[in-house]
Amino acid sequence: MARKRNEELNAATAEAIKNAARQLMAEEGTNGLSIRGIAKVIDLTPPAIYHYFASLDELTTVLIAENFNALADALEQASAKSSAKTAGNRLFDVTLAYRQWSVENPLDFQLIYGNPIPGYVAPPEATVPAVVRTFVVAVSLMEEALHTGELVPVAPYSDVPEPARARIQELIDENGYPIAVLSMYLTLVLWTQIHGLIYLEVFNHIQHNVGDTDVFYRAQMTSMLTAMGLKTFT
Amino acid sequence: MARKRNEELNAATAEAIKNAARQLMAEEGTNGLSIRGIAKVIDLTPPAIYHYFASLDELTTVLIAENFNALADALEQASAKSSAKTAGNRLFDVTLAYRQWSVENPLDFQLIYGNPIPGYVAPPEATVPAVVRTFVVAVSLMEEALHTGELVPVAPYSDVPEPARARIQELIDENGYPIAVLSMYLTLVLWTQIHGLIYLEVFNHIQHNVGDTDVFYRAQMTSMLTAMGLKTFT
DNA sequence: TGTACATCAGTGAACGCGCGTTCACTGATGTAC
DNA sequence: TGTACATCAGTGAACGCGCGTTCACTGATGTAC
Repeated sequence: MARKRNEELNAATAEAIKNAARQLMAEEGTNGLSIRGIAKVIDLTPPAIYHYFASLDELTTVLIAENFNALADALEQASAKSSAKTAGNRLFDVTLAYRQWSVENPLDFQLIYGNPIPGYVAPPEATVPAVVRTFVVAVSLMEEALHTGELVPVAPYSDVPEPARARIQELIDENGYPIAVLSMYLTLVLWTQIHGLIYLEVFNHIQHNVGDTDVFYRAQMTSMLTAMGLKTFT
Repeated sequence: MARKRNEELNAATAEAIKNAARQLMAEEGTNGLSIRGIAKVIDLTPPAIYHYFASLDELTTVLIAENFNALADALEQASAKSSAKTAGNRLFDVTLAYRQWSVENPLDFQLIYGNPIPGYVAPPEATVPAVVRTFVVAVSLMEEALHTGELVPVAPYSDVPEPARARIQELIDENGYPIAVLSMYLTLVLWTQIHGLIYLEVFNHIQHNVGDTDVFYRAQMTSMLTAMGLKTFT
């Protein structure tokens, strides 16, 4: 019981450290992250942090993995929430959730997709599974829309150009994904458009040109999904 | 003559400082930029730098402005080089030049479009004119393609959604741009897709999925321009 | 219930480092007579 | 042509700062008898 209480306190402090880390990044950018800065925020001495994380790099890795998972959670929730709708409309909702999470947590987004902290490289084993989670949500809805005939591929998006086709086939084979090359290709293309809009918004380059970024984003998602051949679309 | 020689040496040193700055960023990321680091590279003492730039921020501002202009130069050259082609094909060439400059100068791209150096905000008067230059190249080709009937707007890209339409009209009126709202809208949409692909490539998130990024980029530009209604397209 | 012991979260001092910026200066070069 | 002076690019020392990380330690808490 006492031991358990200890573990709880321990976990609570680790949480406090991570929260302080996020707060620092929110205030000063991803490079504002520092052991000493965190210590100041939660009123501990810097060495105390080392009881919870072996180094600043390890802490960063943990934060990155958590961010990917938080994004994946948001997408899965969006998908589940609209489970009464058609796959295409659910996919649309998922793209909205992608942006929403990103602009609500701009520094978390920057940490995982923006320029890396100098000298730091995230270990793939800590991040890849979480990245895959985010991708799977969208791909499976795309696949479903394709299967049900809700999405009827339209040129120029009905053909997968080489060598992307070959590479995607390879990825599908390697990992045993139960999906068509076209589903993955269309999702990838959509994914690039999503990130263009989000990057530009998070780095503040688009607001000036389009007025309301939320509405603009919805319009672009609608346009692209329509151009790809999605029918019966809200 | 002697005075002139002095001025030349002076300008040469300023160039050396900027080159050292770019080299440092290339090696260690945009945050690797430092007065002391530059001094080390060109074998001067740190205070000597202050004869050429008033502060690190001023140097950064100069670099940003130069980068935007270098990008604009690259686009204008691409446009001029293919002046025998139709507007639509020239626009395609310009989009290729946009990516080419960005992936050849990834740190220069990151400096102007990536996450800001913490605590630094670029003064708009130093950057906006150069940004506009890059945009004008593409918009005017889009406008020409629309005028000649080479581009016949196709749904869903034939309508400009509100409030983007209102905002774009405002920008056109404020600045006296001699172009249609639709030209600017389509260019903006293309611009978001371009940046999605480039950001993901520069930050190393797309290579794994698509194989050859160059070919993939061309395919996406072709697809999007086609979806927008561009005809007779290489 | 009371005492001796073990655990371990957190401390405080120190390490070596790099940073932007300032200041008074030096010394080569060019200029004016 | 020769000398006195002005210019100014670059120096060297110093400022106060923040950083990650290490180390030997303390002292409260929980554990075992």
